[in-house]
Amino acid sequence: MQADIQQRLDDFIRRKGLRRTNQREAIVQAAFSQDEHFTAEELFERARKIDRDASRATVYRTLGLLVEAGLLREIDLGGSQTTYDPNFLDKPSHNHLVCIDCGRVVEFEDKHVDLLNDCVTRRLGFKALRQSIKIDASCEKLRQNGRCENLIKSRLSGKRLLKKR
Amino acid sequence: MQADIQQRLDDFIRRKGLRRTNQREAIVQAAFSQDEHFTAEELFERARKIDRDASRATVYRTLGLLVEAGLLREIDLGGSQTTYDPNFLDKPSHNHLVCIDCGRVVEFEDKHVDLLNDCVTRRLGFKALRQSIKIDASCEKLRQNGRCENLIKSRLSGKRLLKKR
DNA sequence: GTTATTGCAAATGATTTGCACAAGG
DNA sequence: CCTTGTGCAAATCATTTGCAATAAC
Repeated sequence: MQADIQQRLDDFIRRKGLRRTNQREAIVQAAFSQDEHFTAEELFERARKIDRDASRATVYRTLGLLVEAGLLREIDLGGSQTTYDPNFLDKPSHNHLVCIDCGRVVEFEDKHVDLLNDCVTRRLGFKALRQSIKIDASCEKLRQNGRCENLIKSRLSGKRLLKKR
Repeated sequence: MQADIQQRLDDFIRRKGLRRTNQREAIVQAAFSQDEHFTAEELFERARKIDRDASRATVYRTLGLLVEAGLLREIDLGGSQTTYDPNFLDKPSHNHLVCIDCGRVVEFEDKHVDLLNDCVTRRLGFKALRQSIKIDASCEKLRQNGRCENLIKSRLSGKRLLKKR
């Protein structure tokens, strides 16, 4: 976990008069140990490996805090569970593309996209505070080669693709 | 309700071997009588005014059908309930801006935005099938004039702004 | 000590579903 | 008839919350 995150979290905790607890530390560590997105349930499982005492309730409560602190962002990938994205500190205005073939989520940042959206927003009489773009797409590699390593990998690992809503 | 919608719905019903029922008709009519977005619950209320027998379960089941038929689209406006958008037939690739001051949802279409997103997607090795953009924005009018008629209206009507998640 | 935090289990709230009855074709 | 559709109430499932016990500071 980057020092940057720890720093911001400490600030937040001090500012709000909160306390450092083992459970919280474990959950935070679990959240930022990888740059992969996760659901509350997935985070719960990860956190348990660090601190067997971590409970689902505390995971949910901590998620709320981390979102409030601006360290985590809720994103909508279309499932029935909320997905959390830990990468907004590194890439403050990135967006998501979801491959409908293999379920892979690709993050992308593009200045032009941001600029154009600002433009459109201003034209409508507003000031853009946040934009989220989700693109559902199919894999060109799969179509052209008949195969795509991500699809194979995700099938093998039994990884959830698009969960039902 | 446009004839176009009725037409497409009839096709769908025939193609799938479904049946025309009063409840369904009432719900469909309620869904397309206005071009406003709605939640399942809101649709249920509207439908009840047309057919007192319509039940919540049938509303949910019909919503599923309408989405499957491509007449309605689920969109994410951030609340705890799914929002349904009946305007994708008229504006097949429109997007949404949500005013954080008054909760108003503004639809917009922009060729350039579409084009640019296609571009970005292709560069990533994918083919875009659907894109959804949500922009959270604040009202410039409110900031400059200290007032915004939408805000006033929504306050007066006690209309839900952004429901908690 | 005082107040925030936790785990548990119960509550919530949106949506889904099993089932027996009703009704389209 | 035969199958699909319906309302109801019960079930689901993610998330939230009340509470008594625990732990920061």
